[in-house]
Amino acid sequence: MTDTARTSPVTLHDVAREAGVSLATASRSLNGSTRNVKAANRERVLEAAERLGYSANASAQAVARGTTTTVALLVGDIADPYFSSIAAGVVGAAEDHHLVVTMAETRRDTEREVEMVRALRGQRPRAIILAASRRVGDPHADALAEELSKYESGGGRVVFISTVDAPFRMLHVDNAGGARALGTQLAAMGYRSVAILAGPGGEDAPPLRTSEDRLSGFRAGLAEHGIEVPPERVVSTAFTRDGGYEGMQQLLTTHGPTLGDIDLVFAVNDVMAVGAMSAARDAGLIPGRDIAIAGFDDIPTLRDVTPRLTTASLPLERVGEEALALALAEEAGSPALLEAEVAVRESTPGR
Amino acid sequence: MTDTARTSPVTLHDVAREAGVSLATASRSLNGSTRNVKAANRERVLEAAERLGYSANASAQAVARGTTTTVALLVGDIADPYFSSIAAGVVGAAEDHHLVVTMAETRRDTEREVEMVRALRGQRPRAIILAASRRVGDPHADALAEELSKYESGGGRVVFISTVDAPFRMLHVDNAGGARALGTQLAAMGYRSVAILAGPGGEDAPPLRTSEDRLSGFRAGLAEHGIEVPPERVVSTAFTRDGGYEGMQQLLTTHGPTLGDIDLVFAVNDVMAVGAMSAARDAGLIPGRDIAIAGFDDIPTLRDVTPRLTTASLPLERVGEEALALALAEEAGSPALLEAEVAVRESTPGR
DNA sequence: CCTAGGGTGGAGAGCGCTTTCCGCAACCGC
DNA sequence: GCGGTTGCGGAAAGCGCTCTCCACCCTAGG
Repeated sequence: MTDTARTSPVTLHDVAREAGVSLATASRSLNGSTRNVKAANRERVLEAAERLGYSANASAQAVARGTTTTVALLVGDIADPYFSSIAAGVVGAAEDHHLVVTMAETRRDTEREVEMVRALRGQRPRAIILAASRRVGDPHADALAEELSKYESGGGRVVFISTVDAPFRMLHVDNAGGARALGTQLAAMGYRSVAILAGPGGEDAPPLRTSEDRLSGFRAGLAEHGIEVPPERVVSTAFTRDGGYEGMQQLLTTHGPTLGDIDLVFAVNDVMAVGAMSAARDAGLIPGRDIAIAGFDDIPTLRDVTPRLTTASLPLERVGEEALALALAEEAGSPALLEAEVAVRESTPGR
Repeated sequence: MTDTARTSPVTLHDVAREAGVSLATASRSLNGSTRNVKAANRERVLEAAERLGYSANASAQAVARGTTTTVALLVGDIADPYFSSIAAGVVGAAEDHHLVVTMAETRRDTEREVEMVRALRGQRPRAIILAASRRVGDPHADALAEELSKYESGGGRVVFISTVDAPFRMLHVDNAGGARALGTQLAAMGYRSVAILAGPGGEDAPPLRTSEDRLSGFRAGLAEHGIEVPPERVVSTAFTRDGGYEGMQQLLTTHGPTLGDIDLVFAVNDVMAVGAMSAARDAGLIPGRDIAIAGFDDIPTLRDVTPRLTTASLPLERVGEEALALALAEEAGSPALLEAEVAVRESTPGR
């Protein structure tokens, strides 16, 4: 029967004693060893382990083997559908490899990010996957790179999900290309006067690389049809739902309650676009009729917002899966590139 | 300078040698020890550590100290806003305590859940928090309980976020009470003919405890106003967005394209409600006008669905925070209870 | 009948830490 | 000047494992 009152876990030693064999034999029977153990002995060990409710101490194994079964994932905000979708992909794929995922949140703060990496490094994960966003001219970028280099020189693997030029394994997302295609498409649909809700851009909050790429890509797409977006029509705001909401409010105050001649608002990500739609609606405008709106990412929650949002679709779960695959690959290889696909929906009916 | 070509991490030994002190002194200087170290020595150790880029091996510390700094979180589906909000709460709170969270996904399968617990147990987390949903008459419930008992008898802590009668630390969510209040409220608003989208209920998929509680609570609330929901108006479907969508489709085929006399559909959670709204809309019905819809949870993404969904509001991030607090509390105490608050919005304008 | 050699079990070293225990000095009060 | 504290450094014994190495037995071949 199970010893119910003990207070420290059953050890391999206990199992070995119970089975009447040595530690070595117990270890060999329970964990994938190359060495054979006679069937009778293995039986006894397995039974003893079962009887005692033994579960191998992963920390001790890690110390003895010199390697863990852990992968670390760093995201900006767990509750954000963009990150949680990627996380789902990573966790799902990790499980196929019998790896455990430890997750940390940067709260979109690059200084915190460095600290988190420092902390995660102690866990000796097989890989650290960074899904949190890069910033242009980030004052902590060097500190981050240094921390990651230390980690890598200790045998760890670093994977960036981002468009950035760093000496680590990279999973590039075609932000610029996707945005450009989206811009071209929308221009072809007749939109002429557009405003853009971009990510942060003040001196206190350096711009996000992702945001910049999407911004310039989109502009380039529009330019193919001779359309320009003057700087005063690009509003810098937080990369979040609330940022999108406030950005749209700002447009409304600047350009009047019907947004003047603006016929399309492009938000650099979906949560912002969705926030912008709410702001428009709260101001009495009907998105998709009074104002066209487009986003980027194609987060799953989009399926149930009305009107259906036009966006550049990213296979988010797959991003997570690929990131893990990249982390596990023997060779670093050249940066993988994930394409975005334009999805035109009701929020941009055309004109 | 940093030795950039090494392939295994810097150890405490390296630091001690570099600083010219013993292992003991290095350990005492770097980690919170009660013992004092002369300032000069501590300085040298810290400098050496910095110079070498040392980061203590958490596994080794865990083995030596006999305790980890890890907390495990088990959710049904990471990409589901309900779970990801709770996860955000757990991760945020964990960080305040310098704990690392490892996350696993049951994919809503109770058999997998047992396996995951078994795997997580090996990590010797300080606590295992189970946010995945309980099922009524779950054939794997005993196996789960046994696995958890073993874990607990090894000194671990188990926290359930659920309404269930288990001998572990419990964070009860007032599903029944919230649903009842919601039912009462809606009945008072004039709804008389209601249908309910409940969770799974076939023999292959045992019903979810949460779903059952909300179902019966809601019915009880309606009953206060003399309203009954006949069994044929309760459709069993998956506890997901798609489940909600299909459930509504089912109602539409059974009751006709305008849902006959049904004036309110209650879905036992928000993602289902939101899926149901989409199904209604796809069938040409306008939610909030042609059919009233209500949900449960108040997931953050609700802010941007139209019409705004009436629901019973749960402080999801706080649920996560409280769960962690419960896990860390010295005494198990009596089950905590988190109330739901009725939030009437546009999706149920009243009649 | 003797000897190789394959198969198997166990002793024990070692993984990177923490922490006990001991020893040495410097300091106190008398 | 002496016994008795403190204060602090280091040696070494673990923590729970893995895995090398050696010893042993059994079988096969000569």
